[in-house]
Amino acid sequence: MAWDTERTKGLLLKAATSEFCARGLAGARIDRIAAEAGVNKERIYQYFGNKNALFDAVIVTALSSLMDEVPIEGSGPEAMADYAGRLFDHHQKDATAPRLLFWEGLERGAEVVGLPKRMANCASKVNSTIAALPGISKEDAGDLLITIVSLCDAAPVLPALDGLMAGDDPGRAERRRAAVVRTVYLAAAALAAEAREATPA
Amino acid sequence: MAWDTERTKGLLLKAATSEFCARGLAGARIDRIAAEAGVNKERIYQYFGNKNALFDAVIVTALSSLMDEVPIEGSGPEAMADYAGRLFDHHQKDATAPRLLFWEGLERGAEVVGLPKRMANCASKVNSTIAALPGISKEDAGDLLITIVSLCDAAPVLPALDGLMAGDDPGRAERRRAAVVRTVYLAAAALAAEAREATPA
DNA sequence: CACAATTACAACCATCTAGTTGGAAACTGA
DNA sequence: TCAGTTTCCAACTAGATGGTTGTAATTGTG
Repeated sequence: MAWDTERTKGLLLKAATSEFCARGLAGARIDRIAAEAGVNKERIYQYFGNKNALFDAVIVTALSSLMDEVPIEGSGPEAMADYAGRLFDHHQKDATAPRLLFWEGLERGAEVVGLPKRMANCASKVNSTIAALPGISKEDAGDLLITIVSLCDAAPVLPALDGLMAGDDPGRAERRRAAVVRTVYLAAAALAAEAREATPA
Repeated sequence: MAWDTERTKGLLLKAATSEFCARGLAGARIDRIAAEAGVNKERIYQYFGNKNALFDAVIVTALSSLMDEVPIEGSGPEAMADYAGRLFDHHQKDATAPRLLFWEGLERGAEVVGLPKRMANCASKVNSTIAALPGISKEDAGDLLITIVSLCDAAPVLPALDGLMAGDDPGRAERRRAAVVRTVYLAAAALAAEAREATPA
């Protein structure tokens, strides 16, 4: 049987994603990742370099695939609200991306890993936003996206705050989702209106 | 000279706050905290118990004092927007609270430390919100507060996202602040309008 | 088949880490 | 002054932890 190095790499990346997602960079254990993947840990150093580089690989892979999984579709403020709703749902089902995002922010600070790829991803989202809300500036588009990410990604990472503020009755997620969607709609509509005023027909 | 145990405890708590803020629970080092405080690390175990308990003490102290430092004042949607603005400014100047909040969320999950005190703090904020926007429900007040916290606390923890989305030109913080304040205003105004409709004069 | 290159892995290591301990020094009250 | 208590600290420990290495198995290639 041939060496299936791609499979081994994939196994390692998957196990690392789950470990880093749960415990972050400092809390993750190389031994645990290797054991979970059923692979000798020495492979990690051959394939990825070291713990930090493996973390980087996990971040880039997870965040890039998220960009493809949840696209911005349609146009108008309701398109941005719809995007926020789908992002919210995605994170509700699987909190991997938000957790990794915040781990990265906390443990890595301003240093961005996988810069070129992620810059391209962000630029693409900004362009989609401008397409959905014609006439708004790049800055406003970026701002709106940050607002959306803040609203959708913070909640799954802060279960305690949510429980403290809003209790844990059933239907909670539904209501929170509606609040996020509405807030994004209002913000997007305000930006769109502003853009229309600035460039009247 | 008498033993000044309170001072020692305070020194330890201050050093621990800075260490946990920078590196989180898993990344923090007991030795570093003791050295920074200029105190023998054995004191930590006498005064606080262990690393986890020290982390809890830091969280409760920092988040509680934040509640007092940034109160909700006035009434109407603009009062909530103003609150968001002051919270944003506070976190801009000192990111300790947001960082600790997210560390706690990531490393501790749903388990809330210092539950009674924090429940009281949250309830107090919810009541202030209801006072500012008469007629809105507890759930909506909590939701609005979560929205505000998400918008104000996420940014200082995600410098990379901010740089990626919006560049790093001067005046960036100003613009982001304005966007947050406006978004909160719109959300609060919508809730207030809804409340007025539900209970017409 | 022989050869070099690659992949796999068990055992290993230097270092670090949270937590402990035993005893010295400083304080208290009588 | 003196016994009892509390605070302090240097040195220690047991167990992890990230990373390495020597070697054997597997592969493609001439």
